Amino acid sequence: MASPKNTDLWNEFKRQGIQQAVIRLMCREGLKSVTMERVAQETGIAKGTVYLHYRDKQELLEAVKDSALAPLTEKLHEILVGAASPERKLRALVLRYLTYFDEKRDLFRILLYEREVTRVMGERYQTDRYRNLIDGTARVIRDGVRKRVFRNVDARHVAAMFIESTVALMNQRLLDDSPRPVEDDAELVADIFLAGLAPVAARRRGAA
Amino acid sequence: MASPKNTDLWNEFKRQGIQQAVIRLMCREGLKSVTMERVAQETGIAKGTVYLHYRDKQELLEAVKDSALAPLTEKLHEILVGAASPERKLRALVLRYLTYFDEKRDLFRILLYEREVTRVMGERYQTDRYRNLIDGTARVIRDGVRKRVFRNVDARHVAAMFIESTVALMNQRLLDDSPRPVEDDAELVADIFLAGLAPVAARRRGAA
DNA sequence: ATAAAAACTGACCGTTCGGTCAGACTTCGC
DNA sequence: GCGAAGTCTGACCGAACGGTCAGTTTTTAT
Repeated sequence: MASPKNTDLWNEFKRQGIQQAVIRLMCREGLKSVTMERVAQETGIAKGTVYLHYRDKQELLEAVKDSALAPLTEKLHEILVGAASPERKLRALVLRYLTYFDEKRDLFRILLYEREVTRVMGERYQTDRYRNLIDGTARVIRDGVRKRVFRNVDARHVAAMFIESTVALMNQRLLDDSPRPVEDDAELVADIFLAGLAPVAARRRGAA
Repeated sequence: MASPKNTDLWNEFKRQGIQQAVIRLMCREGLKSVTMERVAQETGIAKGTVYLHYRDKQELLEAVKDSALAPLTEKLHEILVGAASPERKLRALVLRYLTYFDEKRDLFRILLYEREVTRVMGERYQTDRYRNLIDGTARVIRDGVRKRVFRNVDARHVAAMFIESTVALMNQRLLDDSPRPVEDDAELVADIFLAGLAPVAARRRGAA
């Protein structure tokens, strides 16, 4: 073959192939079917070859999780540190989250099992990513409290509730294979929480 | 020995001993350490004896999960079908949930992994219990909507959000080993959702 | 006391799976 | 064309685990 081999690019290409195989396997047959043998088979290479690219199973799974979550994490971070108002940030956050899910339904099936995946490989890994998301959301809420657009609440706790509510809707969408527009679900979460966070003064003034 | 053996009671006692051993193991070393050998060792009997009481590992784990969840499930059901107003039911639900968690912290560590445990044993098992909880909560919300104390929302979706928010706070309590009174956390969830569910009319009238 | 019945034991088996490595195969430089 | 360097292979290994059962111990009935 005349095409270049041996390059970092080519190597990355092969790594991608393996990762895609892992994702396909996970989506099609669940985590239990992701054995190194099956991964190799799905990729179309021998088991030993997988070990030329990843030290062990844990490293492979972490790589898969990282590439799968990277785009979402990045987008969410952009939203959280942006210049919009706290209300708009929360609305944007949940919408992005659910939209990403709809775009990559198969991918997200893995993420729903993330806690399990995480526990299979080296524990507290996911905690960092999750904690960052909670922390970022909490900062937005705290900002809203400071600006008097939210009433005074424990930001971290509400942030956790907000994220988990979003995940809950994502879950519902997946299980029910719901044809509901993403926007509706995103609006539901945002409406509940923004109304729930509205300061008493605003509630007295009345809603739009 | 003069004490009675062979009785159903005595058998139940032995089964309890095995289940307690499973819970101790889970709490102390995580799900991965729950092998039949370790369970037997922890109970103080031989592996084969465990199989005199449970057909296989799956049956044992299901029994453990059932006994652990039964009291909570029962209490929550009482609340959900009771005569109180929808608002009070939701408040009572989240309070019971978090209180039960505080009472049996160790036990609940398992419940947090329930999804994983479930997946390890025969899949959709937990789905039923979870679905019942969601359905019950959704009925309460639907009732509130009918009585015009809640605004018109998708009851099932909000129910899922409500439960997951509760779980989120429970999680926070566990991770942070928070000394916060349970009542405060329960109130937070309830406040957010009740405010979020309040009909526009009520918001115009103003809050207490 | 004794024998039948019941309860218990733990060595053993089969399977699964992560990881290894000696050798086969491919590519590259000359 | 040829040998060296790099790449790939899959048979193999050891550990872990769920489950079994022939044999041992304990309990019960007489």
